Amino acid sequence: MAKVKIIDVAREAGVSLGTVSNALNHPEKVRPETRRLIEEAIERLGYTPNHSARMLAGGRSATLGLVLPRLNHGPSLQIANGAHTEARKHGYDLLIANADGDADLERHYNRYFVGTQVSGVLINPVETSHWHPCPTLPVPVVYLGIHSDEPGLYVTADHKAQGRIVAAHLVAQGARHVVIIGHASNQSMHLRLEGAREVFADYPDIQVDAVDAGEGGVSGDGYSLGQQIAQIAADERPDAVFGLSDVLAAGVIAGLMAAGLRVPDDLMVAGCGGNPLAWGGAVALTTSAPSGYEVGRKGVQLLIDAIELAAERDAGRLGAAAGDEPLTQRELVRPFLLARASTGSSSGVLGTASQSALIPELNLGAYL
Amino acid sequence: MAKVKIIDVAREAGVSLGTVSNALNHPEKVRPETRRLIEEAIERLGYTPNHSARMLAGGRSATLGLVLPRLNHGPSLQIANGAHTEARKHGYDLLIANADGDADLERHYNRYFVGTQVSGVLINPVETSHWHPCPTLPVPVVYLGIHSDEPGLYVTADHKAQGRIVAAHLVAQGARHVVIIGHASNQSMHLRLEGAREVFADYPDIQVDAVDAGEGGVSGDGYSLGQQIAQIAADERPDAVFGLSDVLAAGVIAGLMAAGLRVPDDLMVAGCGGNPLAWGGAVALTTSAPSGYEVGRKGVQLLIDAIELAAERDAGRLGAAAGDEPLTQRELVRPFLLARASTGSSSGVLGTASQSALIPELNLGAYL
DNA sequence: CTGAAAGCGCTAACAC
DNA sequence: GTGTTAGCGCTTTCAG
Repeated sequence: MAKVKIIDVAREAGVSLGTVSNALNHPEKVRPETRRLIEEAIERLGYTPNHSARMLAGGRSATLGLVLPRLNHGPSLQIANGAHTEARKHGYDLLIANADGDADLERHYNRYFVGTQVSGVLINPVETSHWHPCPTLPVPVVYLGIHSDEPGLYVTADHKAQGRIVAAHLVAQGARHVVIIGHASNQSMHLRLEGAREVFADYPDIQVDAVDAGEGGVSGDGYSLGQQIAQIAADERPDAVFGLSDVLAAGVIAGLMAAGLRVPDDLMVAGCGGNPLAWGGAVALTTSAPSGYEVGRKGVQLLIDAIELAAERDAGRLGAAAGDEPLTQRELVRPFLLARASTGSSSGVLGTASQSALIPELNLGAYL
Repeated sequence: MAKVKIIDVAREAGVSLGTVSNALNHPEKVRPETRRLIEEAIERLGYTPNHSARMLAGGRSATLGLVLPRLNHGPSLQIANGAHTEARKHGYDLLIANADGDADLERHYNRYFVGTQVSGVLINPVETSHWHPCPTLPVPVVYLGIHSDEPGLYVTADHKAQGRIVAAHLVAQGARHVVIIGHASNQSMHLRLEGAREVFADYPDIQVDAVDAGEGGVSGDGYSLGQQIAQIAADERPDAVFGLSDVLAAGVIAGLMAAGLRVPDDLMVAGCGGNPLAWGGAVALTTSAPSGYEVGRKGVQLLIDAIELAAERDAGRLGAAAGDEPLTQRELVRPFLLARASTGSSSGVLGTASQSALIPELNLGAYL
């Protein structure tokens, strides 16, 4: 419990305070032997540098902050994993805060991070629809998953393109009557829908129905929708269901199968978003990927670039003290298609484990 | 980009530095009018208090650190959600770090948190089997999900009891031949198995086979196991499968159904662990709960108690400066049974959304 | 290479 | 109530 500080270490090692500090921050400036002495003292005393003091005195830390809108949401977790991987690769720490769906909490953690002297912040905003930029923070910030015209750094999954490639795939698989289900209020799903519509616009002979799973008497989850679809007489039934999210699509499959229909034999089903959480069902789900993981990675890349640029500019700040360029960049993460059994296009039915092994970069892990 | 500090605010508001500090930390000590002046100045300048300096000067912050072994693991996320909820309830912030399966990284983040002056740390260790305590940290620490004889604060799900209640349920439902599947190397599953065995020991006429899903030619995921079980002739086939994790059990259901068997009509299936991620299947899964969420909550409760106790002791430290009591407590989170359709015991088949609505305290959310 | 000294931005005593 | 002052633990000059 005793708070051992740098001077204690110095005394213990029989050197001076400054030497210990050097050994810690510029090891090359301390004789190896002395350094060993110091390391032993540190070990013996269980010294833990006080990060606050360090920051106060020294400058910024190699720590990134990530503010997530929630912790029980697939895409956010993918972002976190992607961001973490990339951050570690560059030697940065990543601290995650959960805004828990509360815009105020989000702001709170933002300020917190900035005040803690993190070198940069990633924000995946709670509010994606009518979003407005934060008051300019004194550290670089990257916004994840939102579209905006404001200057700044943004990384977003290209939802529209996701809708397009899945729709195009459905067309290629010979769909004649497609039901698209989703929640209109969700921005991602809305964009995916738009993308899909763009594609289907070129095929006027394909019947397309869009149903808002959150509307009217329609039960919101895929499972119920699947069961409802199964009720439809065979000759009027669609031959393809496009779930605007993977969870919705997976639910539809479960619902259809429970009602005795087979996927893809009686009906194709495709999802969207590359959400591994939804891949555990009986039929491998065709979907678009990647989403979150790549967004997280890209976000960290942009952030680190911005940080290092700022550092450089700081170093030679003599010249352009006032010429702070706004630094704007919009990155759209391009999707690719994961064509699998649920649209009859896979090489076969694989178990969950094998599925994820196929795309190691998604870092799916085992949601055990 | 300009770093505005407290003295700038003071100048802007036309008061002195100390007054601004007071307005921030002890609002009641500042005349409301002055306070308003200061708040406006803060707003105008976009002042963000420097947390590091604050900590250095003042003491500890109302922040808790949580070190997770990974971010793609159901139970860890449940812990995070539970911990976050409880922390916010008590006015604490929660910062999450991902050790990414690396014990060194875990230690690294530990030290980081301590150095950042968080008031307490929760650790869900990477290594649950041969675990050894950290060198005594200068802040309270709660260990999550491990069993240990060392002094300290521990919160763990009672896996053995989980195995017991599910097994007892299977017995009650009339099982005569049970196959238990799991990974022997996983401590949680191992304990659940032990619990199950305790129960079945009292029913010698029930045939019990335990298969290690990670062993030999046995394919590791539930789906394949389900298909293998479906191959067995009807008269030799078990009448119940007990998956030692929900994901395994959900996979088994999918595998069985894909092979044409019905659950629970042909075969009962039960899981273990209360993992909402596995609840999206066609059949509502009988399982034990709660697990992670409650562990997280309890952990934060213990931690905050310890923190406040330490604070009190600090306040009147005149007396017992040396008498630091070790402070040991082991909390076992007791499970309850979620009996549902997969063992033929539920009131009916519900969709995912409705399932989670039934147990709001688990804060399941929509893994959209 | 080493040791002394000057703050980093803020809080918590104190005096005013 | 308000303004002043002494550090919090550390990194960095800068002389030795």
